Amino acid sequence: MPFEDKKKSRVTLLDVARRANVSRATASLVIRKSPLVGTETRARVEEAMRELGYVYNMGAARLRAERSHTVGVIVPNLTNPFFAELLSGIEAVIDSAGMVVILANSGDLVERQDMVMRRMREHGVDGVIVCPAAGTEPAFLHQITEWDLPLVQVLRQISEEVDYAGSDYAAGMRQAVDYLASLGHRTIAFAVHGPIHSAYRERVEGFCDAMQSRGLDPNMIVRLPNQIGEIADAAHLLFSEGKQPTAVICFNDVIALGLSAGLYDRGLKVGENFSLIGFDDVTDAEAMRPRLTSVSTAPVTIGANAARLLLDRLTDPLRPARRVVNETILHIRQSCGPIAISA
Amino acid sequence: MPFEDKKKSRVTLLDVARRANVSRATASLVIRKSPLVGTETRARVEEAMRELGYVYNMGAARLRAERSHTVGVIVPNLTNPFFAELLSGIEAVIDSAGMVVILANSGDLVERQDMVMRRMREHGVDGVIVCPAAGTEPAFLHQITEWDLPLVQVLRQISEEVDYAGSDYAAGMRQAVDYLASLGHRTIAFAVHGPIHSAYRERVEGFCDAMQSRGLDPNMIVRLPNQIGEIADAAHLLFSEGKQPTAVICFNDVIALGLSAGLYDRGLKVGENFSLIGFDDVTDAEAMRPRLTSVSTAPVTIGANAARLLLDRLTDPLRPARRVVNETILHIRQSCGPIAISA
DNA sequence: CTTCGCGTTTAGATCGATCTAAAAGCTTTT
DNA sequence: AAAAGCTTTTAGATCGATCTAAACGCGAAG
Repeated sequence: MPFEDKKKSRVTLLDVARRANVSRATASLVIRKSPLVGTETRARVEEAMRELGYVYNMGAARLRAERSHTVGVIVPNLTNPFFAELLSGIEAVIDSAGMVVILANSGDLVERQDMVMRRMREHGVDGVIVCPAAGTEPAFLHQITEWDLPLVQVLRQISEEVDYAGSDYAAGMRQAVDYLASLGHRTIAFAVHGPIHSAYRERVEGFCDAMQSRGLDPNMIVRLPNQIGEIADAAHLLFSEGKQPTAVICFNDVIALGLSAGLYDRGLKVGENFSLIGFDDVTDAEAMRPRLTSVSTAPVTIGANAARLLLDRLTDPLRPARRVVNETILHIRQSCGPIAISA
Repeated sequence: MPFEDKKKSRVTLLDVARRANVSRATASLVIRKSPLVGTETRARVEEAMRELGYVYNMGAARLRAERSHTVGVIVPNLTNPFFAELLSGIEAVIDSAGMVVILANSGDLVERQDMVMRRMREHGVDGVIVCPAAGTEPAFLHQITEWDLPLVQVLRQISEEVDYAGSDYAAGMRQAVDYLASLGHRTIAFAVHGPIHSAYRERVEGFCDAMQSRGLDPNMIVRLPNQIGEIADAAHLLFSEGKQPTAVICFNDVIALGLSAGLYDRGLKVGENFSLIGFDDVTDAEAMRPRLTSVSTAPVTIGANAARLLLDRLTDPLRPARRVVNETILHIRQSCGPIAISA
C-alpha cells in the first residue's frame, strides 16, 4: 500500500488528474478505457491512480451517464433452494457483465412487490428480473416497461409482451406421464401445493393434457400442505375417496421428499410397489433413498438465461419480446418401477 | 395514474418545486420528512409529487449526502440452502431498515472476494456483511475497516477486532456428543468435508474437546467428498482401518443426508443399529426418514443478527467490536438410538 | 418605530463523475 | 508558409439531489 491520505476525504478523479498533470477530462477517459488517450499519458494516469489508491465513484458516474451498472432481482422466496439456485445463475452472468445484483424478496405478495419495485426505481437500476408474485396483474409489468425500465420475467409468465425465461413445464409433465405409462401405470395422481401462478397452471395443464392424450383420468389432483414438515403426514390424501393410484407425480421435489417419507411411513416401498416422480431435480434428489426420479428444470440455467435476456435488452431496448424456454430432462433414478402385477 | 409526461426525461425535484410554487430546497425538505416545513406547504408539495409521478433519485442524493442506503453482502456459495436462509435473514432486516442488499458470490475464492469487494466500494455501499472465503487473511478485513467501511463478519470469524455474528458451534458439538454418550455410544466418528475455515475448526475442536472431556477417543475424523452425490458411496470410509463406530456426527446436514443414504445402502438401520446426528437443522431434516436429529444453528437468525450488527455500526462507527453468538439447539428426532447390546 | 426571536423558505455552492464542443499539437499537403 | 487533417487534451456545463448560511414574514418586546 503506497502512502495515502487517510484522514482526508476520498480521493477524486481531480486529485488523480492533478497528480498526473492532466485534466479531469483526460483522467476520465483513461478509466473508461477510451482509445482516444495517448499511451504515455494513459500510463501516467494509471500510475497516479495506483499511487493515490483511487476508487471509482459509480454513484457520481451514474448521475451523469444515466447508467448504474445495477440490476434488480425480485424473487418470491429466498429460503426455497430452487430460488437460491436461480439467483446463483443470475448473479454469475450479471457479475461477469461487470454489473451487480440488487436483491429483494417479495414474499409472493403483490403489495410488497410494489414496494420493492418502487425501491428499485429509486435506486436507479438499469433493469429488473422478476419472478412475479402470485396474483400479479399484467398491468404491473406493462407499467414497468412504460417507465422505460428493461424487464425480464422469470419462471412465471404474466405477459406475452415481456421477455421471459423459464422451462417447458408442460413438456416435463408429458415426459413424466409417458414414463409412468410405459411402466404400465394407469392411475396416476398429481400432488400439488403452494400459490397459484402461471408455472402452477402450466404444470397442471401439462399433466391433464398428457393424461388425456393417453386416455387416462386426469382428475386425481391432490392438494397438500405448504409446510414441508406437514407433507409426509398428508400422504393419506392420495388414497382418499377410495382412489388407488399406483404412482404419483409431484409438483416439485419438496413435495416428493415429503411424500417419499409419508409413503414410507405407510409401509409402501417407493420404487417397488409405488412409483414417485419429482419435479425440478434439485441436488437432494441424488441423496434420497431410493434415489428420486425427477424432471430436471435446471434453475441455474434458467437464471443465466434470464440474465442474458436482460443484458440483450439493455443494449437494444426496442427489440421485440422473446421467450427462452429450456427443455426439461427426465432424470431416471430409482423411485419408479413397473406396476405391481397384484394391483 | 394521473397524467404524466412520458416522452420527456424524468421528473426532477425542481419540477415538483415549480409545480408547488416553492423552491427546490423546500421540496427537498419535504421528501426527507423534515419538521421544518409548514403543514400547508408540505401538503402542496406532496400533492405535486403525486401529480407528476415523481420518483426519488437515490443516486443524486447519495452523491451529496454520502449515504447510499445500500449494503453489500458477500457469500461463498449461493446454491447451498444454508446460505440462502442466511441471506433471507439479512435481507429481511436490511429491507425493513429501508435499505437494499447488493449481493455477490465469492465462490469461496479470495481473489474473487477481492474483486467483488472492490466492486462494492465502487458502488459506494454504506457497509458490508461478509462470510469470508476460506483462507481470508485478517489483513483483508482490517483493510476494509481502514477504508472506513463498516463491516460485519458472519459465520466465519477471521478477526477479533471486527463485529461477528455466528453460532456457538463448539457448544453444539458438545450437545451432540453428550447426547450420543448418554445413549451409551463410545466410538463416535465425525464426518467432515468442504473448505477449511474458522467455522470448520470450531466444530472440529468442539468435537475433540467434548470427546476428550468424556475420556473418549476424538481421532475418528473422516473426510468425505464435497459433492453431495458422492457422499453416500463414501460411507465405507467410516469403517476403514478396522474402526467400528456406532454413531457419527456430521459436519452439516448435507453430509447427514448423504450418509443416511449410504448407511442404508450398506444395510445399516439408522436410528436402530447406527446413530446419526446432523448439523444446521435445515428444513429437509424433518422430511428425512428416519427424521434427522440435528443441531440447529438457525441460519435465518444469524443473518438477522449480522444485519442488526451492521445497522448499529452504521449509526455508531466507533463502537467497539461485538460478537453475537447464538445458542445452538439439539433437535432430537429419530436418527439416534441406544447403542446396540450385541455390538 | 426599531429590534429581536422564531418558524419557514430560499439562493447558491457542492458532491464527483461525464459530455460536448472546441483548442492545442503534430504531421502532411498545397 | 499556410491550410488541412489527424490525434490528443481540455474547459466548462451538467446530472439531481443536499447543505449552508442567509433572508423572509410576523408577532412580541424594548
